[in-house]
Amino acid sequence: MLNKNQRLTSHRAFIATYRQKRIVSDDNIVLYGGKNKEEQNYPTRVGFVVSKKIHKRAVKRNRIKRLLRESYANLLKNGEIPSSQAFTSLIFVAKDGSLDKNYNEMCSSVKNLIALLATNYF
RNA sequence: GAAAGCAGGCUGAUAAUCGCGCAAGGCUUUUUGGCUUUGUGAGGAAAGUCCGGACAUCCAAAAAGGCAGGUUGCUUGGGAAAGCCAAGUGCGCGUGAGCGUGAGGACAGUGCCACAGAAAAGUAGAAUGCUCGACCUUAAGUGGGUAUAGAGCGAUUGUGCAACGGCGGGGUAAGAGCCCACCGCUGGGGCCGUGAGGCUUCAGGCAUGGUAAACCCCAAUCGGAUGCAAGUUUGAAUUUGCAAGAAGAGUGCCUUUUCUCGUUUUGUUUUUGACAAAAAUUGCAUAAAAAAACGCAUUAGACAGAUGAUUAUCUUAAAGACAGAAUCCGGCUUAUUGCAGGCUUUCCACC
RNA sequence: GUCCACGUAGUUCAGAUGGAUAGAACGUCACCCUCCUAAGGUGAAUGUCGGAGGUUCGAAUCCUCUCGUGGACA
Repeated sequence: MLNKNQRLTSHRAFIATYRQKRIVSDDNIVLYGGKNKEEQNYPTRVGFVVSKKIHKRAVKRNRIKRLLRESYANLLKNGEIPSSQAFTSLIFVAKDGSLDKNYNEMCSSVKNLIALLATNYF
């Protein structure tokens, strides 16, 4: 679904995005936004981060990551978050609260945070 | 019927809908790509990283001996090897089926054993004591007292985890392996067993407290270090600084043997050679320096890192729990759900 | 992923080769001092030594397993 052009793949890209310090969050997720796009002919790149601090076991962390990835992908496909395409990059970092959430709760979190980011920094 | 023990086994399958990684093919596109078909896609522990290997690089290369160091520690067999497995022996636990077991050596040596206690290991010591003897008393060596200067004793009391074989009898002034039986211990013989060891017999007369997961001794065994973030190739053409530079160096150290390396030019000097200078070389550090491929997969396999969700049916005894491959194997350990069946033991009830 | 270190009062640390009351400083609490607070003085409380098992007469210390925390390597 998300091909290589739409993902952040290098350590440098992550650092560059963090440095913009455009941060919004709720109980489940922290969202970092990158620079605003100057042209619209390349896609927004996204990274998903679930650290070992959230949970020790890889199974739980993988589940959160899948939920995040699928939420973003489906929302993008259905055209519910067009404002996300204004940024060159996005990073979703999971928090403790996301451990026992289901797909719908994740979706609404992602949607609200993107909207919030767009109103604050666009 | 109840409570236990043991050895194993499994930890889904099919279909539908949505969705993901990899490989091959097809269509499409200016390219990164997009669409589509087919195939394939986590575990019994994938985990911890506790052992053993494979593999890779470095220590310039190899062999023998010694020293130091590490590891292991009942026997036999299996195994590439292992802090591995199986069967046994001894010891301990359990009514039992069974379970556990780091299980060489404490007469090679050294250390330690707090407090308490007379004394903590030396053929020791005399606190509480026992007996004899002395003196006083008494008809009496009858019972008792006094003194603690004598002799004998290691039984009793007390301390402690532990007190110098245990228990009983004889013996004695009181006692003591002083003597005896049994048990233990030490040494020798016989039989059985591949062996650890078992059974038995004779002798000794007790010497040898505990601790080696204290140092250590003995036996066996081991080149060392670093771990795929190892390492190889491309990038790659090079820059600067320091050190070495004919003395020796070379797998932790030593010895022996073989072997390897130990530069070139110019000037001075009588050749070998020596000295001086320069360059090159080697080692270390540093900049360029970001990155890519291989390593890396023949039935998973990437490089921000793929397996999930819902519903139904089925096998039904159950479909829960613990949990997700990152170079690859063999073990060990730890986490954990639901099971039914098999074999065995003990107790209770009935026939 | 691979390889290493470290866990002791609320906090920062001692406790070297096993011996019983596990100490110190800061902090906390109470009292004194002061009109009150701070400072100062006096006293007190506080630990299954990360957890489990073993060796030993005896374990914070020795051995094994485990849990947690931190670090190095591109």
